[in-house]
Amino acid sequence: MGRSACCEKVGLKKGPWTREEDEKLLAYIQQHGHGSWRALPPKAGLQRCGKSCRLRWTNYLRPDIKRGKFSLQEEQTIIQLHALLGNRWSAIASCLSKRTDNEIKNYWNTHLKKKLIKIGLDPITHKPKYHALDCNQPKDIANLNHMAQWESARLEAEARIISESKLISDVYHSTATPPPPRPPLLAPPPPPRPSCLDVLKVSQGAWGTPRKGVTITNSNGFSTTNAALTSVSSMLKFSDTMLSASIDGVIHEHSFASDIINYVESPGACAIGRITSENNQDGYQVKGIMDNSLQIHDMVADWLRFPSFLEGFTDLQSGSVVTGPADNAVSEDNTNSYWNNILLPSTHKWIRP
DNA sequence: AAGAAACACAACCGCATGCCA
DNA sequence: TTGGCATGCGGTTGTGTTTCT
Repeated sequence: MGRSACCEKVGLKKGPWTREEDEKLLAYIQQHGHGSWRALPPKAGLQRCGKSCRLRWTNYLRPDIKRGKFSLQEEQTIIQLHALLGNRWSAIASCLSKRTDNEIKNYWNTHLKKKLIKIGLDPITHKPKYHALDCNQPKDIANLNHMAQWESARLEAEARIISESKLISDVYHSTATPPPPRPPLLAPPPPPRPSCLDVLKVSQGAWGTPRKGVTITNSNGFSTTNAALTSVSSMLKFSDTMLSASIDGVIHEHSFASDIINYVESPGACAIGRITSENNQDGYQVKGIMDNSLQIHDMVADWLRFPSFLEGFTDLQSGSVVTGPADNAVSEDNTNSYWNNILLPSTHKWIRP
């Protein structure tokens, strides 16, 4: 696969953008849309490569991006999501409306990483430094191995889920419902759930009360623009789809938490039961998929063995109130509270029961 | 006041991936 | 199926600004 040659052309300007260039780019996109980025620069009268224009637009000029200082809540969200997702900046950005992945990445590297280091946490593992570095302890090695295996399985399964969920959806629509025209849904579909918050429902449903000091409200405050967010959300979306798809073509509202617990307690059984019943001729196909997906069951079961891993993400709920230090005026108590709210669950309770 | 060091962030680089002819 | 193109993404670099000595 050849690389784009646009950046290798000679005579194109590089480096910081001038005000005039910004205005040209902005004016052109407002009038025509960006279209093909590669074709844009000459049309807009810019001596830049298309890639540079795209970057300037997506990271700076786009009208729907928020600039300026990160709020306390945004900081907390980034830290929590980073603990879950690692350096997947675009996935993290999709949960922070109006922030670009580049901005979040920079903020992490210049501020948050240092904050974690300063309080003795490893910015990669989000665990106390000695956990990450002192691998002489058999228990530590076991934990790290377990995490590595878990992550490996998760990534592998994620790839499969994405393709399989599509297949299941196709099977469902081609067999469980009559041919077109599609019957109308008897009940309106539930409002789209912010994908990044799927994991929260599990933690709330499975372990009931939110953590002390955290006020849970609703989850409407996050951007839902990026549907393909994360492995976690894609996995849960898959499960949600499976469990919500009833053979009679009616979309039922389910308690997501109880569904996923049912799924864990009886891997595949509930979904397969529903789909293969009623003489679904493609049941064998679905069952095959589910057999293939038993790994998912293991993963979710792992989550349930590590409830503390998920507990920490309750703070992601929009409107959740987490007391934190005011900038430049940080009392020690508030600092402790701030970090406890963010970090305690995943740093102090990770050890396998 | 001047130079050095540290910091912050915009921009670049190059690989990965999806789409399409 | 293959190859070219466009775009997404994460790591890295460059440059302007601020703080320190």
